[in-house]
Amino acid sequence: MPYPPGHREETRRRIVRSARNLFNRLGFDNVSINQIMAGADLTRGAFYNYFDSKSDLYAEVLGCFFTDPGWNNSWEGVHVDLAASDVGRQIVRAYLSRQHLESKGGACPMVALPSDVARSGASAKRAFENVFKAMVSTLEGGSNGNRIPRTKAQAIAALCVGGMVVARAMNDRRFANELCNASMTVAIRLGGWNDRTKLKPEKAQRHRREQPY
Amino acid sequence: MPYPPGHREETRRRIVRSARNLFNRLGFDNVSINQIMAGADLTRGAFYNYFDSKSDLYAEVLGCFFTDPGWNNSWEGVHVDLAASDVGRQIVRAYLSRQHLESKGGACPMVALPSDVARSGASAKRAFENVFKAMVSTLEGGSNGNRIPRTKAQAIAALCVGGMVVARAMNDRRFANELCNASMTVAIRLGGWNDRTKLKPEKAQRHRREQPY
DNA sequence: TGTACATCAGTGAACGCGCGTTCACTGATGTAC
DNA sequence: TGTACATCAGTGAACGCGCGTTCACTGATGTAC
Repeated sequence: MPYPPGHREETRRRIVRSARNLFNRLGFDNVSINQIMAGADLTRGAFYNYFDSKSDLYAEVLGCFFTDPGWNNSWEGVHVDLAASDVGRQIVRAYLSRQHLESKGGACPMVALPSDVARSGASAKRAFENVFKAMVSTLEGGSNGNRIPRTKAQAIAALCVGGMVVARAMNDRRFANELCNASMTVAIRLGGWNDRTKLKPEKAQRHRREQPY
Repeated sequence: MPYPPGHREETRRRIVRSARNLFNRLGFDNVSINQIMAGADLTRGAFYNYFDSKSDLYAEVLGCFFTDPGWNNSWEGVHVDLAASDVGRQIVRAYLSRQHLESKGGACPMVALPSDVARSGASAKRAFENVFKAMVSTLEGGSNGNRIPRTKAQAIAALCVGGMVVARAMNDRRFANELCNASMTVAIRLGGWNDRTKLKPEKAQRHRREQPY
């Protein structure tokens, strides 16, 4: 067997990673095989050693597109500790951060390609859906007293994704920033994660949180 | 002068309208001149009687893309009365309605193409921005006592757009519906537009509305 | 240890197709008389 | 009123380019001896 073991798998992974990056930056329909292969330091001919066709690559990439790096990762230094007790607050702040807003090509895929996914097939939609569901689950919180109702968690997630999607589709940077901050404020308030130093009535807070909504 | 007066303008409008429709359904980058002209009942050659190039058309369409029919219009029968006293509530209900969720190709452009706009130039972003700002203004309400704070209005708008964008990118119709309903419930509550038959404390409601947030 | 060989990852020229664009032509219309 | 004409909206063949795909070839590597 020529070439060290694992070489083929490593190359294949490089191609998929390159495709992922390009999809995230340019959309599903604006990426050529040439670009993908160049991004993997290869020439176009090699592509067909790994995939039968471009749509085969699409299928494979879309299946795992949203799972690998996503909302639970970091954007240029913003990091979320999924084990922390205030995960919800951390997620909201990271998601609607200025870093995420300004990051070129490094946005969460749910933000970078929602309309592309809406136009795609079931596989891409399923992948998208799973990440969003995971985000909602995390926002709902652990099994301790910090849980918030499902309805609220869904709305907070929609507000995070929506706020960032809209902000990144605007030209006016001041307004985009304002929108992120507004979404953040409201989301944190909805989750009952307000800064404790600012607001006294922790009990009222907690009480409202327990309401069925 | 051959051909009746206005003929040229009418044809040009037909081309732009066809382009708009196709962009909304397929995205900015998946529409050919052939398709656009066929949608206007013409053949491709005529295109260059009206536009110098495809990017010229893009520029023109994107400039007014979001202004003509938008969130303030109807999706398959859902209509919003902008003069009504409960506009905010009506907008939220129309925006997150099942009709809007299920409408194929008839979604609000802010929902149909946000990630495409994010990848586009300043002109498209400015157009997007203007519709979003108009939506926020309307949600803020008139000059009477029904006004809500700007921050809240922004978040409600982001929640409407975000909820629908995410819902339409998912495969699981039950979850998509649940998300729309959750977003609607929370948005209406945020705006203080709860169904009065359900909730008594109208005053507390109004009081909370007046808070600086 | 060194050499010949088999394997197969990677190359890049070539092909066909679709798309943006051009252009010579057609034909429908309003006007002149 | 009817006919000839000028105008110009619309047609569709043709061109070139980029892209997906194919394929004969190259060359780097591990193995056999």
